[in-house]
Amino acid sequence: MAYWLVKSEPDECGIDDFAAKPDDTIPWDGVRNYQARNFLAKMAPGDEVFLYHSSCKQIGVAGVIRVVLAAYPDPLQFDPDSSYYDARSSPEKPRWQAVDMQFVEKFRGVVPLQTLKSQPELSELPLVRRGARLSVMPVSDSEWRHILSLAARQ
DNA sequence: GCCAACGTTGGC
DNA sequence: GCCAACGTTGGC
Repeated sequence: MAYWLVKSEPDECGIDDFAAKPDDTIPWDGVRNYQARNFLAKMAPGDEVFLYHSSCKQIGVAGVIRVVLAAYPDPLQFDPDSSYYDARSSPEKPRWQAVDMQFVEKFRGVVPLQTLKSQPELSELPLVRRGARLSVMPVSDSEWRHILSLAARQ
């Protein structure tokens, strides 16, 4: 089993959206960055994922979700009405992938970005590197445990 | 709202 | 294949 971190604006899809329907799966779609897509494609059912809230009041890791369905072609890339439409994509040659996620846990408090940045144990995490824009990234076992322990102190 | 950092595009 | 211009991300 592998660990990951994904970014989202909570206005779009945050931990509360998952918590509101814990038995449902929610498509993680709209990823339009090649490096992020390549990580998405490597996700397997059962993998656990930190959900990071960006561009909001409480920036940081808000909880845990889980991969339920491995990567499949993102339907939005074929939808001309979607802002995620990609004319260069076709069903025969899809360019973008999505996965399905499900709620696991909402932390009592968000683990703030500032806290994450202050941890020497997390210095390799792309999230805390300057100007990092990657929205899907792998998390090592030790980084996973460390962030979980920070969450437990919230 | 600002703006630095970054990824992508497209002319050459 | 280089690189300037452009658009976007995302913290502040």
